[in-house]
Amino acid sequence: MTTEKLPTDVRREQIVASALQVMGENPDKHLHIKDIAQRVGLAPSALYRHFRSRDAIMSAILELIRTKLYSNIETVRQASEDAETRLRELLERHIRVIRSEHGIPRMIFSDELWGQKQEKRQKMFRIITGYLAEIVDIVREGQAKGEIRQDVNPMAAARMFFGIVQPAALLWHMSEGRFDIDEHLAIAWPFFWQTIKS
Amino acid sequence: MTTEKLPTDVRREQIVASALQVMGENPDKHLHIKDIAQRVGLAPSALYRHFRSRDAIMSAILELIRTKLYSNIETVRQASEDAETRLRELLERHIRVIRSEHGIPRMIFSDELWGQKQEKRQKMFRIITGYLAEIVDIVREGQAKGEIRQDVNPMAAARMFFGIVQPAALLWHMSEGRFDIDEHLAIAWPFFWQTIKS
DNA sequence: CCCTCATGTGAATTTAAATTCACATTATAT
DNA sequence: ATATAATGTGAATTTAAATTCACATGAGGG
Repeated sequence: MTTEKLPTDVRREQIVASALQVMGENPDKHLHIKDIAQRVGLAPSALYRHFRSRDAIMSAILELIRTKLYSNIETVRQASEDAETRLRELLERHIRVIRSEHGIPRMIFSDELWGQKQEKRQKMFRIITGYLAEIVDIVREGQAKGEIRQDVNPMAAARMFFGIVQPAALLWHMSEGRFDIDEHLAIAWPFFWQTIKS
Repeated sequence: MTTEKLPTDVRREQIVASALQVMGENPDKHLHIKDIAQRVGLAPSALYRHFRSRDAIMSAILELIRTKLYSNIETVRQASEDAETRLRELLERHIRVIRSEHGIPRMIFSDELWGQKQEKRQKMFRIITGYLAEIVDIVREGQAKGEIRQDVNPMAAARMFFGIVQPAALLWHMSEGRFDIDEHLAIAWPFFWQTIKS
């Protein structure tokens, strides 16, 4: 076998991205080193040149997920000024991410996260609370501009927003894609927006 | 060691209940046969007299969870007639179950559910959609009695309700109990009820 | 051009848990 | 009271995957 040699920083990225993909493609399998290696095109043992352990790869996946989620926030912030469009866009993008990157919900509902020592749960908790904080900011800005009712508790709104996305992800993932997530959005979004708009 | 011999139906219940407990007490450990056996007071091999496999135990746990959740619905239905009280009670009971039976969220976010063959996901999907259907009924009855706005889509309301509970469970579980679930309810419930009440 | 270190490999090694099995015991049906 | 079927046990057995290791190779700095 003639496998090209590549520098560690490149390999690390490949490995993490592949791991996330593999995870998404095998909804019913534990994530094995062998499978990641195969996807990258390396021998299993080679991965250990770039990560101390399987666990370290899992942590890196969490980082990748954080990046993907937060980039959505930045994008919608820049794409428009008004809260309605921002939130609506964020919702759509979030769903799109979950739909295309099967690996993300898979990771959120996995033993990698729940079945191991605290560390990863904490990491994910911070990712989510940080994400919520960003939504709170968007709501606040919307209130400042008079687009959202003043008597709405921004945290309540943010959590409610999250409450649209998360159960949808759960049901969609659980039903293997049969759950109609678009219909869900079509019903839930207007309901949500009617409730908080000025 | 002198261990009492008990009939299979009794043992099965013991085993499943113990499994759920053990699962809740070790948030960071895979559920091992050895640990279940220890809790019941049997040798690991004895469990195989009552269940074909570890997997069968997992399925039985799902059944137990279904029972616990659905009994709440029955209770609140009988405890009161008006939709507000029913839904509010259901919310509180649901949270109480999640809080006391750590094993339930642990199961929902576990590889037992997500990392194995379809069957269990489907089972859980059915449990949840069934639960949602019950909530839809409660909402409909509330509408019939004029307590809830006619223009509210019952399914939307039910999902929104679910959207209060589920993220709370996630965050609470993820934060190892640090997330203030009572505060969450105190904020989210009025918000929800204001939105749908007549 | 060569040296060396980073990268890659296949073959052990480690580990850990589920499951099976041959044998023991006791509950209960007759 | 006895037979037998159900229940319980500790000691194998199976399995399966992560990790390590001794050795190979090629990229890039000097």
